[in-house]
Amino acid sequence: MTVAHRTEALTAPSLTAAVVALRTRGMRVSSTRRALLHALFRAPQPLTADELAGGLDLASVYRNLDALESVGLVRHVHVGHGPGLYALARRRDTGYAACERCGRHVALAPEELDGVRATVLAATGFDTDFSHFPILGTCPDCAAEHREEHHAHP
Amino acid sequence: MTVAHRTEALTAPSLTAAVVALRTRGMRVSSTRRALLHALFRAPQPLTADELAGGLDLASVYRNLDALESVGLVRHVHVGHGPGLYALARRRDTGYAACERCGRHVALAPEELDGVRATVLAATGFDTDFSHFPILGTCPDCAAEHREEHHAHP
DNA sequence: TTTTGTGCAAATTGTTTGCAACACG
DNA sequence: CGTGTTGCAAACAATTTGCACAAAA
Repeated sequence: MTVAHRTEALTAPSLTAAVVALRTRGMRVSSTRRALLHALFRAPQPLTADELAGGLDLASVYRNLDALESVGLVRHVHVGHGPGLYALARRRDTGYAACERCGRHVALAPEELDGVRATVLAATGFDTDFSHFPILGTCPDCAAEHREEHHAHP
Repeated sequence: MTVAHRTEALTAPSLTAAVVALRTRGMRVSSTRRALLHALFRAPQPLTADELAGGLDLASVYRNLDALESVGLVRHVHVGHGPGLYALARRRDTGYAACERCGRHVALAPEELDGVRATVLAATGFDTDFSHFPILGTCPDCAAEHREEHHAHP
């Protein structure tokens, strides 16, 4: 019953493909951009600008993440108070759920989100948008741990 | 089909009641606290610390909003990038929906949120928590405006 | 009169901007 | 070469913290 595997659904297949996408749009392929994409492609979870920097200047990192996002290669998400988290934009994922206990992010496919959207629409009249801010809560694993804690210490 | 009226559902009936609540818990009723509660009681929508300050020191404002929140009289919510928004905690409201276009906040009753929670749980396995971060989206009024814009300029 | 709360100043964190040097195409 | 990109320094906004002084109880 783990959910982590959903994170694997890819779309932008490779660094090379991403580089091609940049060139196509007339954007330069600088060392910083390559480094960021490289880091993003190996990251199993969204990362902060700081984590992505790895020695690079933070200003440059932010500027480039912006640029990459404007082209649709990257997406960023805000979890609670903390810094923004950046990840590759993968076509099938239109949003995230994030666990407030372990910090794990789970990308959500449109079908999964559509049900939620419909429910919220019915309940509140709001047309929801989870693209920039993940649904926050407790993931199944942490919920299980939480229940165990209760058993151990009633 | 307006939703704004939902915001009116009160619980902490009056400033005086809130003051009593403070005294009960052994907390002092300082001028700052009284001012904040006063401002919060007349606010139709959640406000930023800055908006609530009105001349008071921001450090004090934050400290007191924290204090009031720890006692359950106040609740705060983060909308996107912007500053935190503070409002009175009203018993029946367990969360908010916020409109990304007009900024309007709509308090949600437990029944409304429970349906959403159930849907998210089914779709993602996550046990959601909307208490600190509102559901973001477009309110019905703004959605209507948006549709009109499309008519005017197809 | 003893806490608890206050204003002020300064530190922190996350992010943005201005600018001269630099490198991709 | 020429424009987009870099690093660095400084500016920013939101929030937090340290401290001597003021004011509830």
